[in-house]
Amino acid sequence: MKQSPTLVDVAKHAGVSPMTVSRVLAGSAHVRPELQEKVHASVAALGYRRNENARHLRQGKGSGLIGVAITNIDNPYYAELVLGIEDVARQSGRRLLLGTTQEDSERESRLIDDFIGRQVEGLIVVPSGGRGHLRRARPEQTPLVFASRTVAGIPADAVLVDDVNGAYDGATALLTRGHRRVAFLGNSESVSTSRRRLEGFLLAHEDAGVEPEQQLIRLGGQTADQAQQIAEQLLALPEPPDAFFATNNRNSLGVLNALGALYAAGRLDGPPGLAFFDHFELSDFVPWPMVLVVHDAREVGRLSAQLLLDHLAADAATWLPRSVQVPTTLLHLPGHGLA
Amino acid sequence: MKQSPTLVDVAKHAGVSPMTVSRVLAGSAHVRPELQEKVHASVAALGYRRNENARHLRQGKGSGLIGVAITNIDNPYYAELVLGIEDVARQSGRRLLLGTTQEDSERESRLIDDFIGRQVEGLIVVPSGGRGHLRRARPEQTPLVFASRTVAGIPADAVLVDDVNGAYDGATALLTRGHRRVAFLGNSESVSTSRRRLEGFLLAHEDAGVEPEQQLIRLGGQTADQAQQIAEQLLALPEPPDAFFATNNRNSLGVLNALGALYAAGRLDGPPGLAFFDHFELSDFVPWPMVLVVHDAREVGRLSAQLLLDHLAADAATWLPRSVQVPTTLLHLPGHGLA
DNA sequence: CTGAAAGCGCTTACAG
DNA sequence: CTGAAAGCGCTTACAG
Repeated sequence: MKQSPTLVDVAKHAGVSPMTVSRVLAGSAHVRPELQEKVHASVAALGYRRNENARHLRQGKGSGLIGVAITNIDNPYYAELVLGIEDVARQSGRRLLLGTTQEDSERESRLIDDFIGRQVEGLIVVPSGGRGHLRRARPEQTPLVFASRTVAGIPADAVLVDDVNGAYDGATALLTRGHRRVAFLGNSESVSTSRRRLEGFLLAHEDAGVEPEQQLIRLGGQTADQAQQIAEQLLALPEPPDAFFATNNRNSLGVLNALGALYAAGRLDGPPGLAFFDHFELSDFVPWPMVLVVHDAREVGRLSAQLLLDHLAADAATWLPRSVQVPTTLLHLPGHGLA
Repeated sequence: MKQSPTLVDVAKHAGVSPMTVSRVLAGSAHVRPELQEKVHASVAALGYRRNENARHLRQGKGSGLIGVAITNIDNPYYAELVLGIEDVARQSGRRLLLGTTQEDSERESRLIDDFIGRQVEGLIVVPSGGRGHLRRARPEQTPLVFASRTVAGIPADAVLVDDVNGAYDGATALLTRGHRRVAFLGNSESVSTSRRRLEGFLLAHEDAGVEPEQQLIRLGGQTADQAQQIAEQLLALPEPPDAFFATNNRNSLGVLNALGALYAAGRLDGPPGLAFFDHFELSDFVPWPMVLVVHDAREVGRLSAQLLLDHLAADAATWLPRSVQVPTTLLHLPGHGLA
């Protein structure tokens, strides 16, 4: 690659000192209009762009970068989340360094180290479950916000979803309709949302006086394909579940695909009970009634970024970790009724 | 925020010169093991992380950053694309600066300028249609790769989809089945994919000896909601279309939602013909047969990143813009047959 | 094997 | 209003 022109190149081209170029670029009014014009002309002629890294190095202020580590951008939920983060970041003139962890703590650790090395002003992380690397993080140096999930014992801000109540409401809706053998499909137990949603699920059973079946509780499904396999196994049990509760997008999709296959083969008797966390596209095309426990993922992103910016603006000495909880809403979809 | 420790802090703490710290951090073998240990201990004690920006500034090599500007991460297609880019970037030790343009050229322009200012080694852009700012880009300084869409007259690498043939095949499938009034829903005409897919669509009509209807050709739908409105307008025509061709994910979703509403209301007679670019989740739950023109979005991302890395490694003097075209495949979905 | 000096591209602080 | 000097945090190039 050809070397990019520097501020000194512009100064030479314009016949002024580097300081004058710097001043013009900074928009200072204290430069003769005549020189300003010269500088602008040279900038355009050389295609000069100020090196922001060098600039921030000298200024010692923020880099204007936020590091975002999410588990999987492939899940539309997280895409929404990122959009919310970007929205707030952009309005404050900041950009996003983005990386995915694929639920791999090792990768998450490297990503965070790398982000910090690149001088991000703060980190927004959807933690994948590991703890060690997060304990090494220094929130007094680089503020950290957990989005959607949290990790116990790490001093960081967090934007969470009201998982327990959401799951309670979703599961209760199924139990109220008479379902007694509700399968639970969740993430790995090291993920806080999975634990919290299971908690709400179990509380709902307790309050309904229904004994949950251990063998129907399956944690660890990461992708839609894995969830589909788990759902197929459950459906093949001697006593299959009469309802499904899924803690996210990917698990719901897996359940629906498993059910869809049975349905198409004419081997599904009666509509199953369905309660899922998170909305998804084409939900109106699902033939069976569904209860969706929804919340605004973009808002979770916005709040995460807002918390981070607040932390950055705050006095380090008085800062204490804050946690925000986003409420969920129950959405009753009738199903298109042809089942 | 508390100041982060610097290399000099580590040196003082360890009682060595900054150079020794630098050498240890660089993994040099020419440092006494004893001093190496001291340095590592100080690094751990202070929570020191090397400032990559300062490092790159001195080294004058690449920043290890790739700027990615996509139109809308909300569209799962682009999420896949980003995943492909990240995959290749990560393997070469690079990270992603990500921003969305929302099809706004002004925003795209600011994003690209900002990325260049932040010393990205290269840019991968899904262009939103504007040209001016791209003409100011200097590929000899910062290599540029267009992904999925291209812009005429800008010297850049490009990874495109075989839009013309894909659209030709999709439209031909509809015409072969006897559809004669095929609606076309595409992006704005300034978007290359939209133009190219329309071209294939029209060629298919020409070869089939069918006159396309101008009033059924609707360009400009950006979001699923907009597309749904357009589809509803088309369906309300005195002579509504008997088939729909959509050039992307968002337009397909809009068409399906419009049809779904009619269907649920019992006001849809006979299954409409459907041919769509791009796959989408829950496609098996659509009751009507569909032809999907699919390709591997992640591969488009991977190829874009690969082209960029090749360009970076190449001799600037001999570089010429390269363009790769990814083939499409026709997927015939039967529909679940209950319509 | 170790370190003092200089410089990457900028801006701050000081002179004039 | 303009500029020469110094420094941000690091590494290169030169000494020893």
